Amino acid sequence: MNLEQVARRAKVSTATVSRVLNNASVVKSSTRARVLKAIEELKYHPNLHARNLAGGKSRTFGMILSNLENPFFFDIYKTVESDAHHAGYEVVVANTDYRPEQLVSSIRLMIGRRVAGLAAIVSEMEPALIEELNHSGIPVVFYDVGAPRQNVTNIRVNYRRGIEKVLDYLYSLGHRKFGFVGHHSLLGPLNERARTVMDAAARYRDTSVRTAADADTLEGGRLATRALLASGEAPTAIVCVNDVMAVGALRELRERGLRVPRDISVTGFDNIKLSEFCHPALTTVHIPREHIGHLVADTLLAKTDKASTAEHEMVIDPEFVLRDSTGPAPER
Amino acid sequence: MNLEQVARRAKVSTATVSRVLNNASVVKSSTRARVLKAIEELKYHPNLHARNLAGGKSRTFGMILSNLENPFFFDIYKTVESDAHHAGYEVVVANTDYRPEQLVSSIRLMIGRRVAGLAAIVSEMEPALIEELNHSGIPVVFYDVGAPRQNVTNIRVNYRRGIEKVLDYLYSLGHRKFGFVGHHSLLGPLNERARTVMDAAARYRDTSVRTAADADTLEGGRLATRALLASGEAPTAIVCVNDVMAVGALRELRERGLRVPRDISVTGFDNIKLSEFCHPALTTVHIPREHIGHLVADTLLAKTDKASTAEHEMVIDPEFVLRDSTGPAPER
DNA sequence: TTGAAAGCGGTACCAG
DNA sequence: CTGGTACCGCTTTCAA
Repeated sequence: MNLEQVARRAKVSTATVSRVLNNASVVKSSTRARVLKAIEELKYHPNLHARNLAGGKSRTFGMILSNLENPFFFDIYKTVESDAHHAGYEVVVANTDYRPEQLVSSIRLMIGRRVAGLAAIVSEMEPALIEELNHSGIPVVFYDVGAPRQNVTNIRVNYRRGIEKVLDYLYSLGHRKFGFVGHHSLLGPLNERARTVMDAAARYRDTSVRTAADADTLEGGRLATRALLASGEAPTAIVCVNDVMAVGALRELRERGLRVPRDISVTGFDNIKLSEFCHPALTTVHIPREHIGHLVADTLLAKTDKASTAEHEMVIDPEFVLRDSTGPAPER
Repeated sequence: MNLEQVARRAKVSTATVSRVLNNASVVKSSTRARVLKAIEELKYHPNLHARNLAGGKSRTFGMILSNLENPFFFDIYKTVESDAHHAGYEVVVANTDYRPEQLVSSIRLMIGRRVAGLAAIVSEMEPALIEELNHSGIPVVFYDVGAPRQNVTNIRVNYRRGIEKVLDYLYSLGHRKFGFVGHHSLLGPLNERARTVMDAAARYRDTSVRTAADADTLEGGRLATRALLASGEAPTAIVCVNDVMAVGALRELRERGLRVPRDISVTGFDNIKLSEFCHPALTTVHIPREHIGHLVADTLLAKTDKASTAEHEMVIDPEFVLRDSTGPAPER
């Protein structure tokens, strides 16, 4: 089913059919009606690949995320997609599961699709890709990955500040022995996030931090917490890399008969909806995901519409959110 | 950056470049090397639209879901995508948010993309689409929507049986006054799911059911529960359409000082991971999402590879899962 | 083993 | 207001 068949049935040229399809130029309403009728009868659907090829322009943005299952990423995605739709763009997503190879193939796929813009909300990174990417001429927005690069807009959250707020609060409550529950994003035993926590704790003389990592899921949070408790002296506070893992931690603690926050404190990060619905509600750090989503969408849309605005970096300072999962360090 | 430029640089024809790109026929290794080098140097990425157009075949499946944010849908998606990848296919997803218009435009989009197969895991439905769809010749798999249709494979869960198991158990515990928390999938005040619950309860003479509905989110579950408790006599058991909303219900009850299950029982549906991690862990009904995902993927792959197997219907009988959110009805 | 050329299904410019 | 037609970038015979 193609333009030509529709044209034949409506007794017009393919050019005219194309015109009514795109409301372009002025088509006499009687012929337009004929064409519309033919389209309807033939249940014709224009081939988008042909359209993209001929038109040269794409109305589709690509979006790559580390873990769509985690509401943190999903919320950003949702906002971007909504904004994009309002502007007449589609969004096609790809999930990397924190796997660098998957990132590579996803980016290649997006380039192959000649997307109008690409948002990479990922923790992992392959240096070689950067060059490949800005060589492709596709407007790109990165979130959270390392240093800002040339020709690429970078949005990031000051993770360090967020963690410091958490540790300062816990310290003021008397906590000295911390546990950190992270996930396997950067391969090393000590990824950047864990490093940040240790640095933040090191601002005080009398603290110690032990870390454990697992998958970025509820179950992963539970397992990491179990590992943390299995080895050596138990911490009085467990700082989690995000809310999802913190909820996993809560479960493990509950099963061991430990009361939160009486026996042990727990903190999350991101302030996803679930952090208010779990029990006890999580003390966490708010990352403005909708705001980030709008920023991403705006940037992509702007880069697409006009001459690329200066590609700068935007840093967001996260806010501390006090709820019920934290309390004074228990007496020793 | 296109085939021709690569061809020119490698001093071969575009046909040859195409051959090495697809490992097709035999290309002398020396020329293949030249081509590969040119591709590398130019950072060439084949235009997938052109490829699809010329080749006629697509290696992409479309997948449409009602609410990717709900792990129920996400888990199915994840399984399908994984299976598809292993078979060399891509998956492009679309979220409808239970909106019929969104379903329509998503399906049109998929047809426009000429996907190799389409999976619709949705609760909403537009009758007119069916015709449009199987007229398009695209292999389709539906999950959960109404009656089986011609030319379309249908996978479904016996929701009625699941609900009956829940109600039978609650009844045996002495519950007679039920509340049902559903979501706005079918517009009517009484959607099919609510109807099913009322039917199941009606098998007993002395029961009553009141219903409330809101969005399919944690917050929605909370609000629906609030509505349920605000009007009239409180039920002794709240049956939720799914686990996500049940977790929302738990929160509302907790805030009102109601103990679950001592003061009131709550049940979920789907058995998503979160149902084990919330407190109290939810009594629910297990829907084998991975199994469904494999079924969907297998069907699509089969329909694509060989002559379409007879399009039948598969019905899954869900299993009751007893946990801690249900108990005897309180004395009156 | 490699090249030339005819499409694939649209878009858009140029005439009429 | 409408038709003719040259591409868009790649695949795929058909010949050489």
